[in-house]
Formats: sequence, structure tokens, C-alpha cells
Amino acid sequence: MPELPEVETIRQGLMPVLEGQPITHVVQRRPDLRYPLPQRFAARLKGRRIERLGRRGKYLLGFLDDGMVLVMHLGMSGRFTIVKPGAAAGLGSPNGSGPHDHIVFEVEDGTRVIFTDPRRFGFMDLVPEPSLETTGPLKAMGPEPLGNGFSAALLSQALRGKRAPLKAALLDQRVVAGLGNIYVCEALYRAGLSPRRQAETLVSKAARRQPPTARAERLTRAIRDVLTDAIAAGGSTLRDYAHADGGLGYFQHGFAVYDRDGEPCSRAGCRGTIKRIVQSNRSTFYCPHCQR
DNA sequence: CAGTCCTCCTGTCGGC
DNA sequence: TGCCGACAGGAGGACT
Repeated sequence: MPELPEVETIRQGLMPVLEGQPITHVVQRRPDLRYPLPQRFAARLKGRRIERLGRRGKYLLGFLDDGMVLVMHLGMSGRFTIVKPGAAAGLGSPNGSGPHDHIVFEVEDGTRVIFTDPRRFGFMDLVPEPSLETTGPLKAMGPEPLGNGFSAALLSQALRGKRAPLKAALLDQRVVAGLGNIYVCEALYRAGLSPRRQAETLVSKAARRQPPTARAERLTRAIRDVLTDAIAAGGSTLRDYAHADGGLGYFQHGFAVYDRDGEPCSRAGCRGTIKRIVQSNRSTFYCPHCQR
């Protein structure tokens, strides 16, 4: 589920709770999520401090004070809930014992962070910091779209020679990190590019050293903008995280095309209708009229 | 090799 | 109301 903006919002919400305090207690309710959890997972976390909570693509990274990194991925349905010490415990309030509450972290001041994941596509791992970027899931991951390293030139390089539809190419985390089904649809809409277009058609044929095409520039900007806007919207939901059930990460704001099959295109002057198609077995929403 | 399909798992929703 | 199929924000492995 959560794509880059949701994971970033979750990071910002968890940061003040988890950073700096020793982890006093970890409950692990099952041996595996999507993959087996590391051996002695709970014991290895107990007593450690998360010095910094980072993010890479859709991964949350807890940099521990012993040189290890707690790598967390939320899959489709993973979420975190913060329960402050002394929070009213009552019927229906989260206490970490729900059927899909798989991991509970407790820190020194008594705050608990509950990881819930009904579908169990999420996972956690402990890896040594020096090998974080050279092994495992981060090894081949593409550039951070909001970082300095992301540019039309870099995107063009990643798309060069790709015959797959643009939609499929952008879902590939090796091309650019953090995009998922929703934000790929939204970015393509903003860029006015069809999800069905072959990825390599954004790249100038004349080999290398060519300036990026206008399409590649547009897409680069659209990706940055849509993610930035979503993070800003998510940040505004953060103020709610501490009350109610403390759930983080499931904000949804107005998408222009996602899940809007049959609705009129909202682009000024466009008379098109949003259409749903299936690509690589997943829904794509776009306006066939203004996305070319 | 690249591209596409399938699968893991559970919950929810719409149609009949 | 109840049952059943379709679908869900991810990603890796199998297949072509």
C-alpha cells in the first residue's frame, strides 16, 4: 500500500516517538511476516536505541546504536499505530493484541508502536549498516525522486531501450524509488503522458549526451511535484496521529485520476473521461484524451 | 536478457 | 441476508 509519501509521513510521525530512546520491550507474535523475521529479532532490538529513522523508497530504516539497521517494509496493508503511555484503554482502542498486530515496540517512556499487517506482505529485517546499500532490497534501487540525484537525464538513462509501457517501467523500483500504482498514475496524468506509451519513447534516439526530451523533463517534474504535494497533504494529517486510534499512513487526498473511472477529466479545457485499463494485472487510470 | 504473469495473504465491496 | 467473485496501495520469482 503505502508509497513514498505515505512512508515519509509515517517516518515523520514515528520519528519523535522512536528516535533516541532505548527500546525496552519488543513483542513478536509470529515467526514470519512475508519472510521469516531474523533470528532472535526481539532480543536483538531490546536495549538498543534508534538513533535516526530514515527512509529509502518505500522502506523505513531504523539506524540502531549498535551499527545495525532495522529495515521495515509495509507491503500492501502494513501500518503503525502509536499508543502513548496512559492512553485510555478501552473497548476497540488499540492495545497491540489485535488479530493482525504482529510486532509491538515499546520505548523507555512507555510509548508503544504497534505494527499491524492483515495481508502480511510487509517484512522486517536487521542488516549491518555498511552493507545496507550493497546487498538486499536497496542494492539495485533507483534514485530518490525528491533527492538531488534525480533528474530528467537520469530518468532518461534508466528508460533507455525499455520497450515496456511507461506505467510498468515506473513501477520498477530500479528506475526510480518509491513510486507505486497510485502515484505512477497521478504523475503520468500531470505530465500528460499515456501510461501505454513505450518507455523508450521518452528518450532521444541519438545516443547519449543529448539533452533530455521535453517529455522526460515533464515527467521528472510531475513525479517530484505529485510526491511533494502528497507529503504536504500527509503532513497535515499527522496532527491527528496521536489521538483517535493513532493510526498512521492511511491518508488519502484528492487524486486526479486514481479510482476515478468514468469521471470527467479535471484538466482545464479537457473534455475527456477517466478510463480504467489493466496493465501488468493492475489497474491503471488515465485520461485518453489529454495523456498522449 | 527483458517483459509479463502469478503468487503470497486477508478483508471488503458490489452484484445477484 | 448470504454467498461468491473481483479487487486492493507490493514485489519477487517463474515463465516465455
